[in-house]
Amino acid sequence: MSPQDPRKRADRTPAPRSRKPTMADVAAKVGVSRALVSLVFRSQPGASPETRERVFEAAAELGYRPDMAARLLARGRSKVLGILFTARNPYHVDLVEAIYPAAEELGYDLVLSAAVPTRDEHKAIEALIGHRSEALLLCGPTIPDADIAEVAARIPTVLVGRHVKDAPVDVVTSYDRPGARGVVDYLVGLGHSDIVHVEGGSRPGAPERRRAYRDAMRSHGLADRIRVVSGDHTEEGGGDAARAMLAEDRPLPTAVFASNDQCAIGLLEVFTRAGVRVPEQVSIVGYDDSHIAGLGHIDLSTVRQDVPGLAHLAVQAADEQLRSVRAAGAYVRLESKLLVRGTSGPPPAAAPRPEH
Amino acid sequence: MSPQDPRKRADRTPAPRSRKPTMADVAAKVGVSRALVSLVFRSQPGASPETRERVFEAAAELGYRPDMAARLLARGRSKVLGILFTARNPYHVDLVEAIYPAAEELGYDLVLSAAVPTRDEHKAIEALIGHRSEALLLCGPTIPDADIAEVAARIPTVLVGRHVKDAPVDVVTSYDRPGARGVVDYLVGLGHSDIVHVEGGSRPGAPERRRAYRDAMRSHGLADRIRVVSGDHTEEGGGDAARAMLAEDRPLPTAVFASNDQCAIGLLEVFTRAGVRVPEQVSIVGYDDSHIAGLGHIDLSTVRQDVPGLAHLAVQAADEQLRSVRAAGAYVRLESKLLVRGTSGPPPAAAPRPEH
DNA sequence: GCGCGCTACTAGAGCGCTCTAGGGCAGTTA
DNA sequence: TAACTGCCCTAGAGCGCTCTAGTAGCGCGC
Repeated sequence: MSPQDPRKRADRTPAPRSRKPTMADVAAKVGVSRALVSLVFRSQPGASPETRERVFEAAAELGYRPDMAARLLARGRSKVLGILFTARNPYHVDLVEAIYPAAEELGYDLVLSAAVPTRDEHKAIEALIGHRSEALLLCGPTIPDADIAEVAARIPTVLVGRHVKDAPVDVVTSYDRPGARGVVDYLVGLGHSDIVHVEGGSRPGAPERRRAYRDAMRSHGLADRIRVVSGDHTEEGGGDAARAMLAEDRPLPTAVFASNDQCAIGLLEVFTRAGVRVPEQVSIVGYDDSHIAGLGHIDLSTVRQDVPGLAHLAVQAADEQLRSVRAAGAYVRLESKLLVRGTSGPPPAAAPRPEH
Repeated sequence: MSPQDPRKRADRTPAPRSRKPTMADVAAKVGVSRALVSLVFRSQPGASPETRERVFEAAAELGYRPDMAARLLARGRSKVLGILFTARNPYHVDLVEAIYPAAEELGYDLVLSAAVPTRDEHKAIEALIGHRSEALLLCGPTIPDADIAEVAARIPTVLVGRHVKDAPVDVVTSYDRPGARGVVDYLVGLGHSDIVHVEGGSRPGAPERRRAYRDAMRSHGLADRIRVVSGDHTEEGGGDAARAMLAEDRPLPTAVFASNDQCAIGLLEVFTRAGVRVPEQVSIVGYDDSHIAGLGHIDLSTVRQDVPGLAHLAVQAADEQLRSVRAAGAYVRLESKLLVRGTSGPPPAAAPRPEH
């Protein structure tokens, strides 16, 4: 240990470790009441500029910081939003990143709780509620509808990127169908007709994307070319799908539309390592535009969801529920749009597009 | 909104929204004192089994959950550990996942704070302290040593995967040198002599790995083959390094040792997309064994850090500081070991290993 | 001189919990 | 019978803040 350890708490005895300064200490030092200090720290009107100055000075000197727990307790409103997300999902991470500034704007503080393998979403949600979140933002949760309804019965809840039936929640999501449709339109426009969709099972958004793919193929007269390969919203899911396609004896499709970016990256990885050139032989398009998609070496064509928009709306929805501006049940959808990057191009032997 | 919305709070008026049940409600319902209910909920001795039973029943009926803020405030100890991590770093995510169970074991609750582009580490740390963390676990923070010392002066701090000078913190980290050394030994054993290191600048662990690479090369008599390419602990850093190597007119090395997994993956991606076969032409080895390294389609040879071990020790270190078992300043290092997977093998034309 | 409104401030009651002192009330033991 | 155990339980004082109600002091017009 370094000799000049400035902590007083280091001295043997467990109990008398130097107390953190409180508002009362600051008040005493300045010679005013606690209430005044409180005002100053909440930047409420009612204190003279000089007093403000002196309060801040004293606080800095003492190393005082307001205690959230006490503040939460005293205040009716805690102004804390609880966020559930999956740590391993880069799209969720993007969302969380976007929620921070959105929350700050409306004066909310954030508490994160990660759903990880050893700690399921139920536990994570309990933790959030226990930490006095006023409302919950659930990023693409995978628990059943009924459980969501139960949570929502206890606490205002906003679902991001997931739908749910008959639960008093707000839903903020991207409008997946036009996005997915746009992908097919784009690929067909380039001359592709052999377009496979690697689906994401029942993951949030996956069914809509799958349906939109089917509809779009049909409306281009490519009903008989529809082909859905099972996958998942993970790199592994994409990799498995790619391996499955490589193992078949029929030729590879000229284009693959994956249900999300991670899946697309799995495909990309397996294809390129098997010697398949992207996009020369196979075009790959993902979905989400999570930050990894944009990285130089991946450069994935994908559908951009308006993440800051989603984040902003989600926080706003929570705020509105909390202020009882309206009852829960709002349903907001944001447009998403195709982002063409390096993994897509015309099919290898640009065959004439089949007429219909 | 669904018609059967069970929330009472939904009715117009902002204020009178159905109060969350408190401990007093439970006590009243059972006909005992609040203190007794408190005992029961903390599973302290002093209540008869029947009473316990009745308390739990009443609580379940009312939907009562203990309020953390109040509990924190009332209790001297908050039993909350604050964790700072970088949301985008998969290794950090692995660490966080491992810390959850480790913390639970010692009875600690966790509060996460993510460092994201719009919210630097200072802010994240303030948030953690504000939320009454008793101690901080900082995962590979990038703020300067002096700032860490300042934080540590205010609150017991454990650094994970990063070193620091002259600050009263505990440090829990992997012993990077033998791990990095092992990589070079392994590659040389396979017959490689043209081994490049893509470094991670001043990122946590990077200098040690770089130094170990140099030392190991030297001890194998390959001092003149030492070559360090600048990179970063990100996919982009690796990709850039790969592009730089491809652009040179000298031949590619037969093996690349990257400073972390993300960097290795960037290399892998750019190489394979440029038609370079891995591991036939170039072997790639990463560092960290973050979960992405193990994914089937990546299958990266790497150095495994004992993440659960690190997590456990970090929580334990925090606990010891808090209980004043000892002063801060402990320094724990865990062995890490090479994990051979699919991205490494013998060099293309297995040249006889140079003697020395 | 009075009331008026304004600003700058204070007193004191909570918020929902925990924790320290006890208070009864058995069942021993002296 | 008194004193001493335990065991189960309660009263009530905080924890550090916020918030409502109110006060003191000032300048203002009539």
